Amino acid sequence: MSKSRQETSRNYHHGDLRNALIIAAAELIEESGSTDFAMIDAARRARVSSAAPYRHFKDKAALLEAVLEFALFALGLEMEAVARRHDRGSIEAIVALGQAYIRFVTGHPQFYDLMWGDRDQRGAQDPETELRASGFYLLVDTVQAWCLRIGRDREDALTLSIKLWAMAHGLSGIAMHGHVERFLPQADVYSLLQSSTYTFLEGVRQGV
Amino acid sequence: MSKSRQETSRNYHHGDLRNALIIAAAELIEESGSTDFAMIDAARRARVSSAAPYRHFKDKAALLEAVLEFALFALGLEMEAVARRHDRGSIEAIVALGQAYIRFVTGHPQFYDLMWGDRDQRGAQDPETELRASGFYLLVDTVQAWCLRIGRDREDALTLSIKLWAMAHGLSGIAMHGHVERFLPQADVYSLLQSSTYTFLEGVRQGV
DNA sequence: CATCCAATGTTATTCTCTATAACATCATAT
DNA sequence: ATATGATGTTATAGAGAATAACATTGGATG
Repeated sequence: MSKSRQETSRNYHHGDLRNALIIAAAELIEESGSTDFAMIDAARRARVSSAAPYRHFKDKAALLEAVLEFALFALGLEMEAVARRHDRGSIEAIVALGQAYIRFVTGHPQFYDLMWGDRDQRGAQDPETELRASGFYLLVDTVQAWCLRIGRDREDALTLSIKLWAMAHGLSGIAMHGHVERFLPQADVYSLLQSSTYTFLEGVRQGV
Repeated sequence: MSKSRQETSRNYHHGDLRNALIIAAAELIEESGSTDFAMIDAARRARVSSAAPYRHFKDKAALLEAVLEFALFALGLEMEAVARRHDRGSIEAIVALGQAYIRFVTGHPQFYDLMWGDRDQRGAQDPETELRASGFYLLVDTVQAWCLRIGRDREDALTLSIKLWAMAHGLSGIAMHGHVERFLPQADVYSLLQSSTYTFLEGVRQGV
């Protein structure tokens, strides 16, 4: 009778509510395009009552944080896949990583807001872990390899990575606000990143 | 008796409630560090009832939009002041404009969220007006002058400006999240922008 | 000058949503 | 077998957004 026991069980205790709520919240965010869904709707999707989520998350902010963690992990996976497809120390690899970042955040603007919006209320989340999950260190690694190739000190890699990240991040925000279409209708954000990166790294190569 | 008439008047009709609410909201945002103040608190600051604001703003989002407009105007003023203090086509001017942008948004993180957060619900606000107010065209103008100096087509100025803006914007976001202190404690975001700009423009000069 | 009305204010109320309290069920450790 | 903590439920309090119905006022109009 293990079957009936399980079914009975599942009727009351969900079994994996925490994850179900994260998925539900992520879907709601994706669909509505904003994070102000109602907790009760996430609960309904997971087929539990309105109070159940509070057994797993202190409040709505805690749930959003978990969704963010989920999203960063997804970003990290994409970045890894891209890194694997490219020659480690090549400029192409650096460009491709930046383009993957842009593709992810412009494709999921709601997650972009989660990543970059909160700041204060953003709680325990270890920033180190966060960055590792998101794939930032893949960029650092790639840039280090590039530095070696052009005979440049590896020490610079971290600074360069931050600057390259800033380019991709900045262009993403500008593109999401429609400013690229508006001003440069013939261009697109991916080619802008590519040309920026080439230009910038040429400057680095020149030693400036 | 004009005095008593005015006083009576002011007891009921505020006189300049719209602006008072914008100021009140801006203060509340500045103090609490977020935009989820209660409408009634803004109303209280302006010494009116909870329903009064709705005579001037359709809803809270409309009030926030007005605050944004206010903030962009302030940003524009700072940018102008900076532009005036610098040699029009110089790299220094370009760097200084970017630094002014960074100083403004990192100094008022709440306004940064207003500027970059909403997107969808952001209503009527003409993006053209928005950009003009914020001082973006000052950057374009400065970059055009720089292009002329190095004998480069003025057509490129807009593209270059977007890229430079992306740098400043991207670094701002990264800095606000504490990643600069974290990774490059010896550096600061202003010098990062400066070196990025020099490096990038050297790349441009090289024709890449 | 008297009066009317559009703009702008008030109080009262509804609705939605977050969060907690009090109670119910189940899994599993002994 | 059963006690207990984890996890679920229903009911409800409380905050805040927004609207409805009513009040006041300044200024346009005859």
